[in-house]
Amino acid sequence: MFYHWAAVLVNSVRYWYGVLVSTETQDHAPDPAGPPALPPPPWQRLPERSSRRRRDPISRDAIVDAAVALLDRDGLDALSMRALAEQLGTGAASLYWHVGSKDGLLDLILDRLIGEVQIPDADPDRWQEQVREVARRQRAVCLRHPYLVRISIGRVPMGPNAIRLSERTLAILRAGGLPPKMAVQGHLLLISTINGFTLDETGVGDPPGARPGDAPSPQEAAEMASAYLRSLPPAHFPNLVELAAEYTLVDDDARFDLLIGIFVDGLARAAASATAATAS
Amino acid sequence: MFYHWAAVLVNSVRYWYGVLVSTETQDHAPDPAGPPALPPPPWQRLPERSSRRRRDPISRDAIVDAAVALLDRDGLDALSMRALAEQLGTGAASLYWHVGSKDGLLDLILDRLIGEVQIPDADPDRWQEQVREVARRQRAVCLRHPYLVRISIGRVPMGPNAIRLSERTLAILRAGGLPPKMAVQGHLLLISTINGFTLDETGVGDPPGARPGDAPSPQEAAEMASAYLRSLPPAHFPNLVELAAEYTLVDDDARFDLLIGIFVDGLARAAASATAATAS
DNA sequence: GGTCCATATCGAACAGTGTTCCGTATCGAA
DNA sequence: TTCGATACGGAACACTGTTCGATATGGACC
Repeated sequence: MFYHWAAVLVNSVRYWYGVLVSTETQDHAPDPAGPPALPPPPWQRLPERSSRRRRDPISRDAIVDAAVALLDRDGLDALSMRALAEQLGTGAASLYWHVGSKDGLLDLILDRLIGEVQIPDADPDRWQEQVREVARRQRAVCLRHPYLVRISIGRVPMGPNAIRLSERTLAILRAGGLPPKMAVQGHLLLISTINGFTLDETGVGDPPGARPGDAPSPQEAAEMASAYLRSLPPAHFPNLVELAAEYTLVDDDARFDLLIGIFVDGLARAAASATAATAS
Repeated sequence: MFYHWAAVLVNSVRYWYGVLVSTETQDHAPDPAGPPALPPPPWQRLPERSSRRRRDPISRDAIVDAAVALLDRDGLDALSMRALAEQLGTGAASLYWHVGSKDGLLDLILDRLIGEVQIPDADPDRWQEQVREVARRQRAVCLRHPYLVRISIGRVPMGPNAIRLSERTLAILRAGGLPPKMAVQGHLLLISTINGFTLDETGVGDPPGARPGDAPSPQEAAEMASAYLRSLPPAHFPNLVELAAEYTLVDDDARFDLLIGIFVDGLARAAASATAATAS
């Protein structure tokens, strides 16, 4: 989800030194009709486990399945190697043989979830609306798995699903006529913008001891904050006091639409002035 | 740093139930010439520790000082209660008397660092440039303390410094003529946009075992990623293959300027059309 | 069939974490 | 001097990710 490229640095190191055992060289026969098997990135070839296998061991896929189920049910803090192992009816140490480390597991989970984002085929006539649609879908997945954005922090997703998603998004931006650099940067910045917003939306986990019911509703909480702002000394905080009422409204869908509208509009104009500059 | 208001919920709960002992009722005499002492938010008055004190105990400020120093030096993972206590020449358990919990400590640290962001006085004639300036300064602080954005996740900063910063930023937006709702939302969305970007920049901590020198430079890392993208099957990934070169360039300052330019431009236009709609 | 070895499993232990308990100092006020 | 709130900190608890080493398991080769 996060595409800061200088960051590839650390991740590549992580792979090179074998902390992680990630997408191994197509353990399963690639679906002949489906999308092509991606070549493994050059920094991911450490384990190189031969395809010889036995019985039906707990597959890596099964581990990721169970992990996602556990995360969806109990949240990020509940995902410990021991809890996950118990879920699979095995021991914690066994998991390490398959995923190398918890970090490696999180990488796999991230790519799995990225795979849930569906991108429409590019249509040059409505590229701006399509970009907004991409943003909405990406946010929807982030909300369906509230821990997702937090997992993605510090990870550079180069898994098969991430690559496919990038390709399709890029196609839409290029169909819109964005020059190459603008398309790439637009994509990267769109992602970080979405993440900034959804991180805010989903960043708040329930505190450890919270029973359901003793927490104020989002409505009440916003009301409290608003009331506090209104109580500030107006001489020193005129704007906060005056605008306190605006802090009670919490329609996140509308806020997101506003943000993405601003972004896409600004991007289109930046692109237009960029092409105009090179054309002259 | 993160202002999702529904999130006040959890934080307020945290305070109400006393997990945290935060900014206590102006323990130190407020600087008479300086900014006024803020009234404590209603959900922060739990401990209500009387001002009677003895000797010169390790003050809460001193703890935050040491914590920030430790974080700046060794990074987020190095901040453990035991390590911090040792830094202060005391025991870990003692810290809990002052800050309630590690979470409470992080709240205090967050507000401390927010205090480093300086906001210029509002000038109606150049509000767009001023918003960009605010963004740049906020990012600068985030880069100076690379752990900052990660700390801010899930926290709703309502400390004195955060309030002051909001007031001044809001002043700039209102000076620009933004209608009330637009000013508030513009501020909130600006923050999440900045955070999304800087989280990307700073989200990658060095992996535990990394000695300096065995990690490829950002340049090399980007090169690796670009080379990988170029090696993909062009039939299925035409855009990634064609644009692979664009992924090598990593001038984060320029990327940030582009993002903020897009945002401010889009915001100005959204505001203009909003006022036009209400005026008609 | 017997041997071999990579594949796979997992109990036990290690070092580390945040946090709580409880006993004990220390001092200001009565 | 007494008393009690303030402040401190050693020890323990439950938990974490991870490693080690012993032990199965089963396919390939002789």
